[in-house]
Amino acid sequence: MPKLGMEPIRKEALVKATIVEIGRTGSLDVTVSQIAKRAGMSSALAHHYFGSKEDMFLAAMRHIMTIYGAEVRGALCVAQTPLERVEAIVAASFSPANFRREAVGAWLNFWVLAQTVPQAKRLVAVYQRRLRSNLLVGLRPLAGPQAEAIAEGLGALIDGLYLRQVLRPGAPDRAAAASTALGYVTAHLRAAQHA
Amino acid sequence: MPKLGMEPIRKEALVKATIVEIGRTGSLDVTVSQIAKRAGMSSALAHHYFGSKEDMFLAAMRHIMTIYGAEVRGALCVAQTPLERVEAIVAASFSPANFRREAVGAWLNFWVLAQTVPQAKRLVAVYQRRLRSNLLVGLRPLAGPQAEAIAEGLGALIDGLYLRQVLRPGAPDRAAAASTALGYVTAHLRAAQHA
DNA sequence: TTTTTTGTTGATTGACGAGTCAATAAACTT
DNA sequence: AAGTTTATTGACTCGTCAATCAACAAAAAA
Repeated sequence: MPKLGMEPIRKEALVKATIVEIGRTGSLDVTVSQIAKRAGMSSALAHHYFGSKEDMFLAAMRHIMTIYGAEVRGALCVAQTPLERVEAIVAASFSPANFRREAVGAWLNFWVLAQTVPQAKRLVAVYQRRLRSNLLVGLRPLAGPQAEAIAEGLGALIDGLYLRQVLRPGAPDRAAAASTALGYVTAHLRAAQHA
Repeated sequence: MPKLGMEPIRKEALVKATIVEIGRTGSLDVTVSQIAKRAGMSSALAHHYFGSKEDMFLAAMRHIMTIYGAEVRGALCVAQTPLERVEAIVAASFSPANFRREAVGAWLNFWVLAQTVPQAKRLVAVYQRRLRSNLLVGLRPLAGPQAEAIAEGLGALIDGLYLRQVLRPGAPDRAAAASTALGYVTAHLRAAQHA
């Protein structure tokens, strides 16, 4: 029953299934068959659309980063003040879509993947640069020359909160994570003011 | 040429080789043969001393955590003031032994392992609890009721700095990492003072 | 209508790797 | 000296899995 124009549908299903399976098993040791099955097709078809398992992983990474990037842009465009910009980025980082179990679990594994696969490494680098530069736009008016250091630290803190979320049982506590990240910023800003 | 009393020597060699191989390849997809070869023995012997590959991983994790714990204790026992206690913990976290490439790369992979292997999860939990409680001893006199939140954030920040180090090329910048972590603390303390 | 393109899968291949086993040897015990 | 324990490995088993292939079906193009 070959309906035409299946390619994008199949690919999207595979990408989502990849994220789910990686998040579910908590590792990159997922078989193409598992992914394909969850996406409702044979493993052969998965190989037909994506050349290799690695390609599926990379597509899944791009997908997660695309969602993240879109949310950040969306939140940024309603921000009026520099501080609101920073808050917007933090809020997006811990939004329901990004800070959900599967996504966070997958994210950790993509980090591992980046150690071996140059493509994956580049993707993570892109994420880091964008985050950093987005933060700097908001932070420079507030913290001047200290902005760089604060952005660097905040980036690491956000990643660390993701990392820790992976092992925390139960639903992600988005509010707590966001408040920790925001606390970092306000503490630095207030400390700088009274220096 | 069987000399007796080989067991502890072989086991230690295997544990170290495991860490090196995981750090080198950047993943848990290391074969027992690779590990055994690096440790200078046959894979059969590795299986003889450790029942399974998983056991080797767990032993390697314990080894890393043992070193970390020892350094923290060592640094703590010369700390006089609460702030010095916190500084000691941060310094130990980014000491040459702990913040070296292999160890950091291995650490990330152990985190992944913890998602699937309950034993590994327990070990990470132990690390987190100890870190948290060590920090609290120093932070409570300085920050009172805010100590908990600061400890939680600092823990996440340290983990995040590890995470980022994994993908950074070149030698680890221990000073920069330590100063970021310490900056987090001092900013919070100063902000609290002027609140 | 024939041909080509697109969708789809069961079966197969080929490689790799964890764990086992049998065998060998040196050291300790009695 | 005979027996036991410890050290050690090459060869083997057995399972798994990524990737390929041959074949079939339906839509579109010719």
